[in-house]
Amino acid sequence: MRIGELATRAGVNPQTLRYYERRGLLSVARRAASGFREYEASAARQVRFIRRAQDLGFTLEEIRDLLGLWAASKTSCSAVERRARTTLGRIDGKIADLRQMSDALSQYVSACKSRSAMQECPLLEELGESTHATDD
Amino acid sequence: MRIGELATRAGVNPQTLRYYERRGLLSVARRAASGFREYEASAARQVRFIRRAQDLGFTLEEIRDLLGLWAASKTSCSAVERRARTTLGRIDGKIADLRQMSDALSQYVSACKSRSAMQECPLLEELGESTHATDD
DNA sequence: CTTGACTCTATACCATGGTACAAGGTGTAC
DNA sequence: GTACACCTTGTACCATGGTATAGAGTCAAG
Repeated sequence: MRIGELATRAGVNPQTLRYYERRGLLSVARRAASGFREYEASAARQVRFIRRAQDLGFTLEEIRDLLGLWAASKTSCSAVERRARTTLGRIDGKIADLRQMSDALSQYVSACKSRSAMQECPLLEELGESTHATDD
Repeated sequence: MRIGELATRAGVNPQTLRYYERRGLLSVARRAASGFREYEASAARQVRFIRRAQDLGFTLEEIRDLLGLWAASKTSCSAVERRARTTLGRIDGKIADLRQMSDALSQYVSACKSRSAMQECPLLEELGESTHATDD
């Protein structure tokens, strides 16, 4: 599979794939005699993983590290585990924050619906005072 | 409170506050006779809300809308409710995605720990095939 | 053996979310 | 009344995550 087909399958621009390669998110592709990059079918899965992780608010650098976790599994397992745990902590913190936000917004929606003594939005009240100050 | 103090309290750069004002995330501040911006104590809460929402992967534009939901509560309630529900849907989708990611990573960690017949990382397997293809 | 679709590299450009700097005005403490 | 910290606007600059364009080569069909 050449870059255009991978791009189509993964739903991205070919330029983006070259960019990911440069940034270390995709391993340097095997080349045909012509110089064209050649990809396996599994590459599409990896690219979709990248897009999804981005969507969840991970930077390309973080995603590179996530992918690195997996690539490194052959080598030092305990170091990888530590990194995975850190990542896991950050993900769970994000979930907690989003959940708080979702709850507050739900409350807001029902408050809006019942619409009795409502004057102030609970959203800002609840979320303004951070619990998960994620400024690592 | 002037801009410097607000910046200190909210943990951001004064420039950033002016930037937020320009972008519509902070309402245009009242000015002293000198021309200096004057803020209430509540502004710090709002700024912290913005930072947190950013941290959760919302763009400034989305955050402006979130804040707008609340500001608009005085006016058309049902329109606001619709917007809130949409936002809620997106937040819940993100939570689901993060949860899936968290689960996969947990599994990976334990697989790494027990380390028996493990060869392939479950992370990519599980997350590569998107369920919440959030490509709106 | 040319045409058109594709690929290559390199470089430029774009949007987002800031940050920094310049040139000037303000406020207060001495 | 003059330092000095702070404020003002405006403009320039930065990083991230791409996208576009130029100029050249490749491949497959007719």
